[in-house]
Amino acid sequence: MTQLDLEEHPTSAAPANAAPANAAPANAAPANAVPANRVGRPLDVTRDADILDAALDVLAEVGYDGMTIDMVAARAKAGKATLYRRWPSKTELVIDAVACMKNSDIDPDNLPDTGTLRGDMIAMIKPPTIRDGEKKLRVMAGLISLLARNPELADVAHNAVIAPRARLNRILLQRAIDRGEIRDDLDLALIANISPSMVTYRTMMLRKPVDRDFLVSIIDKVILPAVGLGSEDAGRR
Amino acid sequence: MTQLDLEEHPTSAAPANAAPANAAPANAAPANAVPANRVGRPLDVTRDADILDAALDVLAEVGYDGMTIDMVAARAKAGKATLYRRWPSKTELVIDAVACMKNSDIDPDNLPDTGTLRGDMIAMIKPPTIRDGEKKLRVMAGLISLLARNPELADVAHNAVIAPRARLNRILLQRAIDRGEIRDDLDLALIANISPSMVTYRTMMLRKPVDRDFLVSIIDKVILPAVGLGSEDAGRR
DNA sequence: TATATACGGTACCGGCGAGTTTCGGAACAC
DNA sequence: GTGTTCCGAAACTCGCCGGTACCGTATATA
Repeated sequence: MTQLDLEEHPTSAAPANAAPANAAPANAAPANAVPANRVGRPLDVTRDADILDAALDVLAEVGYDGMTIDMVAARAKAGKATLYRRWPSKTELVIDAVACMKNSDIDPDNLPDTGTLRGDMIAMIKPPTIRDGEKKLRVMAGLISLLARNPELADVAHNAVIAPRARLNRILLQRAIDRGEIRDDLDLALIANISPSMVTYRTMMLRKPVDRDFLVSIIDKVILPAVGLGSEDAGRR
Repeated sequence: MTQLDLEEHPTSAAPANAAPANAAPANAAPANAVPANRVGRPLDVTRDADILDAALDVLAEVGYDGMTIDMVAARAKAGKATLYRRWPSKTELVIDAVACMKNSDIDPDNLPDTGTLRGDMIAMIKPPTIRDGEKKLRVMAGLISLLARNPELADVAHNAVIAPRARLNRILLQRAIDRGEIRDDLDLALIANISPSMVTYRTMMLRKPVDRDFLVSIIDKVILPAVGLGSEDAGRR
């Protein structure tokens, strides 16, 4: 119970900027102050997303230390100056790139509602979702050794990758509680992290692929028993 | 040069040697094969363990990319030449250091045997074991981004850190099956990875401490239900 | 048109770190 | 002893990469 709160309101942190435009630091005059009285060619805002996407690709492939600014620029078909006009350093670029990662296909307000916890969880297993998750995990893998020494990056990564997964599971679990399907005294913080934990471990440590069978096994053989739905033969797959 | 060194230093092939803090290498036969026809001062074998330990410390603190040879040499109070006389490159040194990681206090042949699965698992929760596990996880965290591109390192890390954890759990589970405490058609590969997965995730991703309460929660609220021992009130903690 | 800035591309600078060499001294084989 | 190799320490080479400056061109304001 006491540890719940850390994962309960993680949205309170900074990144409210949905637009890929630059963040607060260094740049004296971000989006609103400058362009009013600025002359000359304006920044091409369409380049931002290309650069951030390129940064995430490189990050996922070679990690933070293996990533060079030239790689990102080349992948985005941009000049290095174009990057440094937007972000003051490699670190800031990476922080922005991670912060702007999108859920890509999962909408927290429009989750499957099948009437049963198992149905909801199975319904969330979709190839695009799996692929999106693997990409994010590869990005996280490239950042892990930095998190300990860069609290800002750790915060951003948590809000963009870690927290959303547990949050979705919590919503499904809470619904099941509300409809009386499962008990109401469960350790939701623990149970909501079962699947993220085992998927992450399988990807990063065991280096084995995450497929549908594995995800179904987690649901039927671990999560459902943990919430008291396992003994009935429903989930014998 | 490389061939000679490979035969010379006691690496992964070395048997029970390479204890931390330079245990007596009395049985160290590694210097047997080569020095037959060698003249001059022999390699001081007691330096090897110091260097490997220093490498693991630095690795755990700053990760592979943050680690420099000078850091390791300084921590081991050795000269860089002393390192390069033993390992041809930074990568080889790290591979050897990881391969020589020891379980330090867990002996697979002498596990607790309390008569119940829960008792065995609870008995394995000991502060030294937790600390040892956290150190290994920090080392792993510093290597993750490399594993994808260095299969040899991935292999060594798997054998030294990943596999032993699951193996212990499997032994305990198999015992419980043999004595008829739990069913014999369980997915042991999945269940044996529950605890390693959740501990790893909590350490690396959530960046929260692993304490006794957390480990007990995993056992009582996740693992025991998964093996069919949850509904009885034994583990309600 | 005149001015100012962004664009992709490239050359350049400075620091850092892997790996090598050298040094005075010490430990072993012969 | 004598020669060879090891030791810790420090100086050195060399390539890589973050970051800057500059080019010719493109696109905006006035």
